[in-house]
Amino acid sequence: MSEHETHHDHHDENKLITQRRDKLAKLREQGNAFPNDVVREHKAADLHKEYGEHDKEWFEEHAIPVTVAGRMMLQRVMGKASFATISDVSGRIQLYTQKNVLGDEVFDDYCHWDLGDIIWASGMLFKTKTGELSVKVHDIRLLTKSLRPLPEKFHGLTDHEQRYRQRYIDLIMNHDTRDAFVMRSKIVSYIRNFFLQRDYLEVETPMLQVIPGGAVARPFITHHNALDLPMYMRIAPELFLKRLVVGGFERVFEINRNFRNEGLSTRHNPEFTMIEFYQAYATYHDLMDLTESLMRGIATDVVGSHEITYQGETFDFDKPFARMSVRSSILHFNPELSAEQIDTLEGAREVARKLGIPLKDGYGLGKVQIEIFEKTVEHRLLQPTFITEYPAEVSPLARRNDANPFITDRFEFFVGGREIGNGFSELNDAEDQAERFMQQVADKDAGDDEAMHFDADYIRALEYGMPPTAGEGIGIDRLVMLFTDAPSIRDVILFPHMRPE
RNA sequence: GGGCCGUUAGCUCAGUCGGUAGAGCAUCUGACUUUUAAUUAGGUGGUCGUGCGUUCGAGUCGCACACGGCCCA
Repeated sequence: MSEHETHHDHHDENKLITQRRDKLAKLREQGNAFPNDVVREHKAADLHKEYGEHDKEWFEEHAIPVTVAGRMMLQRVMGKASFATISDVSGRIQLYTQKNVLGDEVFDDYCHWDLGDIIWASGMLFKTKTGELSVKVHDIRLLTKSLRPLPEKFHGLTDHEQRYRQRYIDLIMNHDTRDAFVMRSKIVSYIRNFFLQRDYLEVETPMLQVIPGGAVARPFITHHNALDLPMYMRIAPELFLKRLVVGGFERVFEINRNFRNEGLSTRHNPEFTMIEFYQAYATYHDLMDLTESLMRGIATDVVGSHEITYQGETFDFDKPFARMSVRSSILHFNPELSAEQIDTLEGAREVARKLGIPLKDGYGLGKVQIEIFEKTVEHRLLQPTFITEYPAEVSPLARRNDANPFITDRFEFFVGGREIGNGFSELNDAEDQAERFMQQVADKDAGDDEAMHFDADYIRALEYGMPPTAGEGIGIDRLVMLFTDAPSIRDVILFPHMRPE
């Protein structure tokens, strides 16, 4: 075999594919094997919706001509007649073909078409004697030959790996998969409209950044050839969105991808979708209220119920969401602990040690408290809950609390034991922000490769003055998981990252 | 990163104590003009994830690796 042919070397092919290739070769001989000169006028679901209620006799009195097209999923040939089921974007519809109507040649060709072929048919609507709306076909054409056999018609495709790697097969075979991604699209649309209606401006900020900022995470590193410059895939849009608030866009939001160079799991994909939104002249309290109505709206208006079930647990979005501080939540879920134990560095370190949490030398009280919180509280926050008053030590971009400088005016939002959102009153004191960046740089120099860079232009922007502002980020993938009852993030991302085959 | 489980026909799955590789669907050849995973008769189809080892003999036992799933960190 020549080099030219190696790229379509059919090494993974079997007899079934060879047979289909032979059929395609015959089609090529007969003319255009990939015709596109058809008009598809009707979708399956529309026909069921409009005509599904009429009885058999009604169709005998009313001639309803239709043209349909789709992928042939089932075919039952009974000598001189046949039923086939085709699937289009909306659903399925049954075709009834007869040899004496189509003619011997067309009918015999049709009988040798394969499951998976894309076909077109025109004919009259009718109901079978079992009452199924069907098309009595007078003209039928093969539009696209399918060369690869579909999974078995009854069990479908169940292998997770193949479903993720070859999502197109998953979508062909599994209607639930299709539904989940339709739901995802509706949720995103709802969120977009929610903010547009509240006078937010939708914007797009750089995904390629010279200084990756706005989150504590390891970035992907890339390179710009013409500038001969190292660049980073963004880990968050935050610092750019706040520059826009400085610029006078008082309400902005962005729904798009972030990239974090971390492992893959049922809850982590290296690229994931977030919405971040910023509102001037608001505080984190306003955003908690906003988040609460957004979540309630998605549940009732998109999913259709204020109660949703996730992996067997029921969450109620109708009741007011619980709100409690990091500190009080630790004490609430660990009644054996005293305030003294978690309010001093020595006491908290001892608690962490007993819990088996590995601590680094540089950890201050705030960081240790968060470790204790994550270990003992987070997974128990099942009903929608806001946790507030995060330590400043773990909140390098949040505004310090006026009364207690140890904490910030920040919250995280939890459902089902998982963090869904993170918001705070923004730090708009340029000098405080510069100092916190310096601390992050010191952490980075000490070996913390997740610590932030110093973003001098962001400081410069704050020096022009940012109005008091509150901002929040919500992980869209995790949110969709919740509302589609998906156990893995891979079930809500069309093409999740996998190790190469 | 650790533990457990999985990988057999295009798909869904069996495979006993280590002794010739199985079923259903799909596909091919027939029968069949209202089926519903159509029915029905017959046939084709395998690098048992990869490699090494033990053995007269490995889908099966051992080791390593790859990919995946679940749980844990």
